[in-house]
Order: sequence, then structure tokens, then C-alpha cells
Amino acid sequence: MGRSPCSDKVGLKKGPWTSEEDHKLLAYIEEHGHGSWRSLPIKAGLQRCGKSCRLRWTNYLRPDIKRGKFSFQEEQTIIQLHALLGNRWSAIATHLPKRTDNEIKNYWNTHLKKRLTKLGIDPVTHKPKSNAFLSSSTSTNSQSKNAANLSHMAQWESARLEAEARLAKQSKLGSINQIQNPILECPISSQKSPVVCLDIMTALNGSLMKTGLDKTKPNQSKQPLIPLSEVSYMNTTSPFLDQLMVNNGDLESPTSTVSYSENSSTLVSTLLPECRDGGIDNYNETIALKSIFSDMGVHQFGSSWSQDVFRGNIDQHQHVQESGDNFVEKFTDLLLNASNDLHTFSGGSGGGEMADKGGGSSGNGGLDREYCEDNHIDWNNVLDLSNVSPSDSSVFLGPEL
DNA sequence: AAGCCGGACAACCGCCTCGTG
DNA sequence: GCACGAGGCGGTTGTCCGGCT
Repeated sequence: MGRSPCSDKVGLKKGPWTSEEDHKLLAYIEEHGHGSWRSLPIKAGLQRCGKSCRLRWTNYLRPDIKRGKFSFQEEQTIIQLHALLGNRWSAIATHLPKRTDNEIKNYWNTHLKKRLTKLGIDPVTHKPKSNAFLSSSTSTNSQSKNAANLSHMAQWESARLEAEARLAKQSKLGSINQIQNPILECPISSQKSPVVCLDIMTALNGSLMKTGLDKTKPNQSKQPLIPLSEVSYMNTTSPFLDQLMVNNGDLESPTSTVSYSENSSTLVSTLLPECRDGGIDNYNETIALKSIFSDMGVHQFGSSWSQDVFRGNIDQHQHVQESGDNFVEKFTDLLLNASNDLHTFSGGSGGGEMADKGGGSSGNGGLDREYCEDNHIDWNNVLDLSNVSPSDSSVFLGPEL
């Protein structure tokens, strides 16, 4: 089965590239573009197969490749994205501009994987190898349900990120120079101050721990939040989640190769089916979802998102459509760079456990290695952000109301 | 100095997806 | 709908190099 490797053809060279070959390839592509990779080697005078040329170009010769040591921030991003996406290196690479998927993959295999293992973290699941929560014989049914649902939602989130990665890639193809790395460019990151919470599951988890009214949000006097404990979206029979997972024709399966429309408006209506349908049958559950997003800072997107859409009887559909244009971008930025510290997650009360762990209010997100070492910031804190175990995420516990 | 070993990373291989006729 | 080719992706292998004995 399968065709023979292209390099099996007689006369084609394998192995390391010489500088002369590099020069030929570079010169040809600079002058003509790569065009068809299959025909390129002949035109460029190379005794290589097209595939080998393509790999050499994309992984090594391309001018927009950043080489050298990975920064602490890049490591952090890789770990967190890997927790969500698994070994989808190309998807991860879309969030690390100037790094190739091959480079990230190699770095993971040779550095990060071992480091996590040493710390007792399973590099596959990103959970402690002896996970008391999962193995506990005293786990309650609700805990089991929560775990199952967390897994369920993690799958969905993984699929969403994958689609977002495709969007990013398409954008990059369309205007390669217009895409800037929000992580690298983030002014807040350069200030070495905020905590980044990438992990939506952790955020969701934190929100699940919360109950009651969120004082940080506007207009709640009109529409108080439904206590999350009373909302059934984490129940396996949640019609909202079920709808989220299956009702949108484009969103076939959280684990399948995602085919949902790469259209942010569609994504919004996927998230907010009642908006799509024009009804508010799932209003309570939507309010719960709002609470989650607001906790993650989505309320900062602008009034059309947090104030208008959820206020009540306004033209929700229109507002979502309007805000949907850059929803994906903002949402992903939020996950990856988000500027908010964990105060948000701890109800805005001015410093949570993470802040304490991370050496004061500066937290650990967006910090470079030197800074972390200077300030005795424990690497484990980074790992906390990718740990989705509900039982040990006290970091995200909100104030009891 | 020579051999061994392991880390790092470039390159390859096989499979998959997607576009096209 | 099907076949085919191009390109992409992730896993694996090969090679180089520095440290250690």
C-alpha cells in the first residue's frame, strides 16, 4: 500500500542539505516563487524531490522563521495549547508565528515533554500522574459528571481552537504581513505583569465553582445572573450543551475533523443558539454562558457583547452579527494573551491564590524566564494553567457568596 | 585520544485531506 | 461520485555534536 517515497527515484539525493543546494533553492524561490513543488527541483537544478524541497523551505530557509531558543512565554504557550490541542503541531504553530510546526514538535519532544514528566505531570493528559480526583473511590456522581462534561467541553474547545487556527492560517495566507503575533506584541506582556489564562477549561472550571451574582458586571440589577449551581449546563442532559454540540449543522463533532463554518458569525450563533434562532428559550443557560465569558474578560469586548446582547429584549441577533466580525479573533486573543489577571477569576477581589503563588500580584503569565527566576516564580505555576483537574484548581475558586 | 552516550534538530516516511478533472 | 495528484501533517529516524569515561 502507498506509493514509494519520492526520493526513491533514481538519482535523487537524500540526507542533509548542502549550502549550495540551499542557495539554489533560495535563489529559485526568490525569483520565481515555489509554484509546483514537484516541478521545482528540475527547474532549480536540484537533485531532490519536490517534497524534500518544500520541507527544506518551510522548515529552514523561509525568511520569516525565527530560530534559536524558545522564550519562556513561547514554552508556556506551547504547553497550554498542547493541553488543549494535543499533538496538533500545525495548529499550535499558528499561535507561534515564526516558529514551524516541526520546530515546536521537536522542542516538545526533546524539552517540554521531559520537563513535564520530571514534574510528575503526564505530558499527554497534562494532569498529575497520580490524580487523586480521578482515582478517588470517594468521588461523587456529580464529580464524575463534571469530569465527563469537562472532557466533553474540552473536546469542543479543542475543535474550536483548531478551527480558529485554520482561520488564522487563512488570514496569514491572505495577508501574511498583516498578522502579528498578539502574544509577542502584547504590550501588557512586555510589562511582565499580567497572568495569562489560556485554558478555557480552567476558566470554565473556575466559573463552575462560583455561585451567585457577579458584582463585576454591569446591568445585573436588571438581569441578575442565574446562580451557576442552578444552571444545568454541566449536566449531561443539558439541552444547551447538546444543542451546542449537535444542533449546528456545521459542527458535526467535537472530535471529528472540524468542518464548522469558518465564519465568526456562525461561531457566535453556535455559541448562542438562542440568538441564532431569535428566541430566548435557553435564556438562563445563556446567562450562565455569559457569566463564564465575562469572567474571562469577554465583557471587555464592548457593549454590543456584554451589555446589549444579554440585556434582554433587544435585537440580539443583529448585535451578535455585528460583534461577530472579530469575535473569534478577540476570543482567541483573550485565551492566549488575555490581559486580565486572576482577579477576574476570583471575583475582582484583588488577588487570588495564584497571585500569592506567583510572587505577588504580578502573577506569572507573560513573564520571561529571567524575571521568573529572579522573582522565584515556580514553573509549576505555569503548569497550573494547563491543569484542568477540577479538584485542584483552587486557584480559580471564587468567593463564596 | 578514542569510544560511548545522549541531546538536539534536520530530514524522511507514510498517511490524510483537499482540489480538480 | 470517483480517481488522481499536490500539498500538509504528525510520527519516526538519521545525523551531528558535545560531554563524559
